[in-house]
Amino acid sequence: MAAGTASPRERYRSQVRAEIKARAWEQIATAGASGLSLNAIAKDLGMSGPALYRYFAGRDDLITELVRDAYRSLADTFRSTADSGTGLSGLAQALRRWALADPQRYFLVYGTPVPGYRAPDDITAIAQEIMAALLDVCMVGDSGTPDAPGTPDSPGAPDAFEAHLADHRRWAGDHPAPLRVLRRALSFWTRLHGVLSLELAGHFTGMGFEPDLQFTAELESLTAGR
Amino acid sequence: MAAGTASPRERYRSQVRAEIKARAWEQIATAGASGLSLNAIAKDLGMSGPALYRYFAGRDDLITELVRDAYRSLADTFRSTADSGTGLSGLAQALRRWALADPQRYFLVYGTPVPGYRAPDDITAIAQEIMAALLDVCMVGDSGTPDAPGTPDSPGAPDAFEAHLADHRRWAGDHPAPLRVLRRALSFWTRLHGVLSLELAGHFTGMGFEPDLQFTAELESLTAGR
DNA sequence: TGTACATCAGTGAACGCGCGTTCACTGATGTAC
DNA sequence: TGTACATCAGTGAACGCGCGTTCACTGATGTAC
Repeated sequence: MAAGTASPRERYRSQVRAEIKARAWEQIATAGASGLSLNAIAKDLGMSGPALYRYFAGRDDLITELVRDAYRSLADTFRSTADSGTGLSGLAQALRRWALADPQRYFLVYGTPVPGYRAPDDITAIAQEIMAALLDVCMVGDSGTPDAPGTPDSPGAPDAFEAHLADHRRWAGDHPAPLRVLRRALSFWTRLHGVLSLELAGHFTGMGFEPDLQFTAELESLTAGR
Repeated sequence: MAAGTASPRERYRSQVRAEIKARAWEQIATAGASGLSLNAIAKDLGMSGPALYRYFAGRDDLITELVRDAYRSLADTFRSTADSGTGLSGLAQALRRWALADPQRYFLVYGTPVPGYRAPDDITAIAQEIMAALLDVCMVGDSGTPDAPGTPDSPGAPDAFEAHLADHRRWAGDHPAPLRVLRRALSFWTRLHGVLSLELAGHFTGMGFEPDLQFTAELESLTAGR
């Protein structure tokens, strides 16, 4: 089907699908992903439970779609922020805003996994888009020389992990980033996820300090060599 | 009741309680915390569902107890490791072992929160024990001078976050750690949680590299000023 | 040591609930001639 | 433009299930005299 030529039925259909998802997100926000109920969504929309099966194959299908949308949203945010030229700091702030806008959406992507669940391949592909955008940004902020055999990786001595990455960079696809950039991208991911997820989970409430200052401090640790 | 003088009934009682919890942990390991079912536990133990109400007030009560036990276990691990003199590295490895021993237990403490749930005060107190042990270890590894007004905080320039912490260190109780130590303790927590939780959630599977090397690299970033 | 009583673990039946999902069916909306 | 047909959104009833939880009761284990 060509874009812009959607029939009224198709338009209606995708509109209802969107409404179902919207209600699903509301439910997740208030009760977590495990509290999502098809019947409750239908009731919210003023329709009967079985009606939802016109739009989704079942509960699992709906959840997978929500997860996919969450990844897609983050990937788009990363891509456009990366292209905006605001650098690592811009990307970090975009990540933080995205997470704070809907904490449970963040946790749907990076939170406690359901044992035994494996994401479909197309979601894995979106995760790689996210990584690619991150690598791009880490790349432009890098002022060193490319890797060469036997060349020391300055500034900053190469550690054991960077050496290990030299033989394990398949995950970066064909991205030409030097080792220290791969290293920085991974630290960006793990360090910011560390602060952010603890903040969103409420582990800092009652401790008194401002989480955004801590976030910024961790962000700066990525470039200040600290 | 004095220790060591437990009546046979009391001994039996606490034994059954322990068995119930053990089955509960098994269920959580295979289906996550939201899949925990009292009836299923009872069936596992060969008893009827209502029997469990002799031991726990209800499902919520059991879960709260499991969370408490998880915190207690981590606090004990931290305390004894801190006292063993193995330093930050020892503490980090202990944390990693504790997490890998039962990923879902880790997530019960640091994973996706249930919206609206608030932990009882005694659990918050255990969380403070954990922080205290961490601060102790960060303290002995610190070779600088104590904070003084106007004294630069070397090595490593004080950043905005450290300055902010100067006015917000109530969470550290009466611990005499200087600002850079508070800062390092928080980074220990957030950075290691970052790598660890992503590893446990399976976000590195398929990427190829060894998660423990990355963990070690992040650990070293805490002391190497990197 | 034996008897009378209290304690308490565990059972089985039952309640009410909400869940995901199927099925046959109605009625409106679109399409083809 | 009108008619015949196909498509498809949505309904209501029903199925089977497992859940947490209550209740009255049985029977074994402990305690007191």
